[in-house]
Order: sequence, then C-alpha cells, then structure tokens
Amino acid sequence: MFALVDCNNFYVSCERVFRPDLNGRPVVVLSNNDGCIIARSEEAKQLGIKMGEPAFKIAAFLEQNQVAVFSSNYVLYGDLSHRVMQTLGRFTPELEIYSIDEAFLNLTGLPVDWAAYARTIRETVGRHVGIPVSIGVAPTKVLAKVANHRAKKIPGQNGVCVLADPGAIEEALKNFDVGEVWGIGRQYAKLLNSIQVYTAWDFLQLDDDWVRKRMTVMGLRIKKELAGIACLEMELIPPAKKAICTSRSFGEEQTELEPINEAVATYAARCAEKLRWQRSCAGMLMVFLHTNGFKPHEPQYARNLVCKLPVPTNSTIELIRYASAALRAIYRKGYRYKKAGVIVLEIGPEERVQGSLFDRVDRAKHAAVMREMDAINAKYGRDTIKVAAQGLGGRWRLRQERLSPCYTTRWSDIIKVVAPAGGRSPNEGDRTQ
DNA sequence: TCTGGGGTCCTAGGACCC
DNA sequence: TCTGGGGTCCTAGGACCC
Repeated sequence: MFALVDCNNFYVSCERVFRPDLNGRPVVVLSNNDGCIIARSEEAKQLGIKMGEPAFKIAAFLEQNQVAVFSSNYVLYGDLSHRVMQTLGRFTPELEIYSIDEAFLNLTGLPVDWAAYARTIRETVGRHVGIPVSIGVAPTKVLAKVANHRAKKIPGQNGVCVLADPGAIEEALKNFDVGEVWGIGRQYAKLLNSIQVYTAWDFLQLDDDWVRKRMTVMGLRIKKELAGIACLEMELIPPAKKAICTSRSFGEEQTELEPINEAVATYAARCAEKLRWQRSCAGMLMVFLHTNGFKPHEPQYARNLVCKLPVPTNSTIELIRYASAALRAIYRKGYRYKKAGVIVLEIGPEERVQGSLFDRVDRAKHAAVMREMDAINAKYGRDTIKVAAQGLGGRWRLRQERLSPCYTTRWSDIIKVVAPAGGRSPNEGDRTQ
C-alpha cells in the first residue's frame, strides 16, 4: 500500500504558518519576478483567480478583494518542506520525496487501519510543522494520486481517502476525469475525449494495444496502475540529475553586456553548486539569452551556444569562465534582453572524470577552493564569498516586492514573542505569535 | 510597466558500424 | 519475381510532472 501525502496549497500554507491572521483570507503567491499566480488559498480559488494568471492583469481585482499577495520565498518553503519530510519519515521505513510538497510513503507491512494511520500522520504534521496535508492511500502510486485528489475534493473526508477494495476503486474511477489522472496531460486528454473516453474507468476499458500504440509504454503503465497492478516503484534515493538548469527573467530588461554577464556568471555559479551537491561534474555547458517574447513589436533575438568542456568540471571558477565566453559570443548590441540561463549537461560522477593529457587546470586546487567556499557559504549564507564576475548586485536581479521574512532560517527574521501587558507568559494564555 | 523555473521519458528517423 | 540481419549513437520533437 502506498500513501501519497500532499501539502495543501503549499506555498500559501507556508506564508500562513507565522501569520495566522491570514487564515480565512484570500492569499496568493507569485512566481519569480512577481510574475504569475502560482499558489492560491481556497478563498482565492473561490474568487475565481486562475493558476498561472499574470499578476499585473488582475492587480486591481486583487486589491479590491483584499487578497494578500506574496513574492515567492523559496528559502522559507524549502525549510518547511524539509520539516514536513522529516516528520513523515517517522511513519514509514520507505519515504520517497517526490517534490517540494509531496511524498510517497510505503505502508506495506505496517499492520494498521490505513485511515486511522493517515489521520495520525496528518495531525502530527499539522502539530509539528503547521502545514495542512491531504493523504491518499491505495495499492499503486497512480491510485494513491486518485485517492489524494478525492481526499482534497470531497467534503467530509477530513483530508484522508483510502481506496483499498475493488468496489471503492471502481466507484472512484467512474467519477474521476481522465484528464486528472497522473501522467495524462492536456494532449492525451484531448485524444481520449475524441474517442468518448471521459473518466479513468472508461480509460481502463480500452485495448492495451491501442494504448501502447497511441500513448507509448508510459500510457500502458498508467493503465496497469489504475487496474491495481503496481508498475511504479518507490524511488528512495533521488537519481542524479542528467541536466541542471539555472535561468531567470531579469527584474528589468537589460541592454548592456556587463550586467547580463553578472547574471550569467551567477547562474553558472548556481549550476556549479548544484553539481557539487550531487557530487557530479558536467562535460558540456549551454548559455541562452533572449528578448521579451511578449513584446512582439520590439526587435526579437534568441540564441544559445553549447560548448564542450575539455575536462568535465564542477568548479564555479571554470564554469563561469566558459559561460562568460559563450555569452560574449552570442550577445548582440541593440536589443532589450529579458532572460538568460545556463544549462550544464553530460553529467557524470565526479570521481570518474576522464582527464586530459593537455589539461593545465590544477583540479585539486579548484576542488579545495570550492570546498572552502561551500563551507563558508553554508555557514554564513549564500554568496557570502563569490567570484568577482558575479557582481555586487544589479538591476537584473529579481523583482520581489512582497517578500515575507525567512522566519526559520535567518536570525534577524525570527518572530519576537512579546508578553502582553499583564505580564503573563505566552504559555499560559492564548496562542501568542 | 508588468507574463516562472525547473525537470523526465519516449519515439522516429537518419547516419553509421560489422 | 525474388536484394540480410544485427547493432549503436545522435537529434528533434512531443508528451508529461511539480
């Protein structure tokens, strides 16, 4: 049996942990650069605010309805996610962290009442971290996703739904839109609707060969999973990434090479850090740069350049050098640039790097410097020490006008508990924030 | 004025090898 | 009449996930 635990409206719930005054109010969180709506509270959904809606288009509406609006605070979300996962780990020997707000738990062999167990998990996460979660339990991962969906959508479930016996599964699938099934996206939903397949149950009645032919083996796997045959296993150790990308839109459009070079150097530095976290080196690097596609009346330009590195590396210094050279090769004066990014590819384990007879880089020295840089930055905060090319802060940086404090990760942002005038200690009275 | 940022897997087709 | 049989690697494109 698999349980899928999913945090409700995760980013919004994170913003509410230290702001209980936001409970019951519409709240939204914006994407990077305060661009689009990427998380909504139930109240915001009730108001009809859509996922992915550009914030500037509905700014007046948000104001009129007194919606609380936040910039993305990934430091906060990452830390709270970590705490949720730690708590979940106590309830299973096998935990798969699927995304920042979702995890699968293998409940096989736990001799318990699934629903009661799920309720306990839910209460514990709520008490320890303050994040509300929904839990679906079923014999396969895809069915656990279905159960989770029902736990959220159907009133009276109390955030928990167990699909164990065939009757309950059939009833659930007959009432489940095929397009909502995990792994069936917009295109496949359109294809399926065109042959009168509307529910997950309809999909289950299709011929295996047809599914295999039109939806590849992935489609067939989903079908088997819906039929209760587990094809997807727990992934306990996250596989090393095959490509790592760091890209951002600029806070303001950029025309000059130098600020863009600072941005690209910073993205290369992030890629290098990510490579070192997973103990990998990259053999190839790509830089891309483009203008704002939402302004078709302005001159458009988009280019990328891939360069093969002589020896695979994860050194910030080396990656910045190549990224910067690639940028200089593709940059043209006379355009207003909106976004740039660095992607590293051909990733392999750092202990198995193929050297070169003609390599002039002192790799041991680079590794030693990176080790010290990482240690210092881990202790004192990101970019406490960095490469000069990254610059000292420019207008290309993200726009984040409504950023909440880093309540759990920065000393200066920790909430202060002030005893009320009567001198009572907070423990004695109401919940004091 | 203003529109996110990451990833994965599969298939078909072409070029090449013996 | 009739034209083999087995591979690999690479790329582009399309689908999906959060």
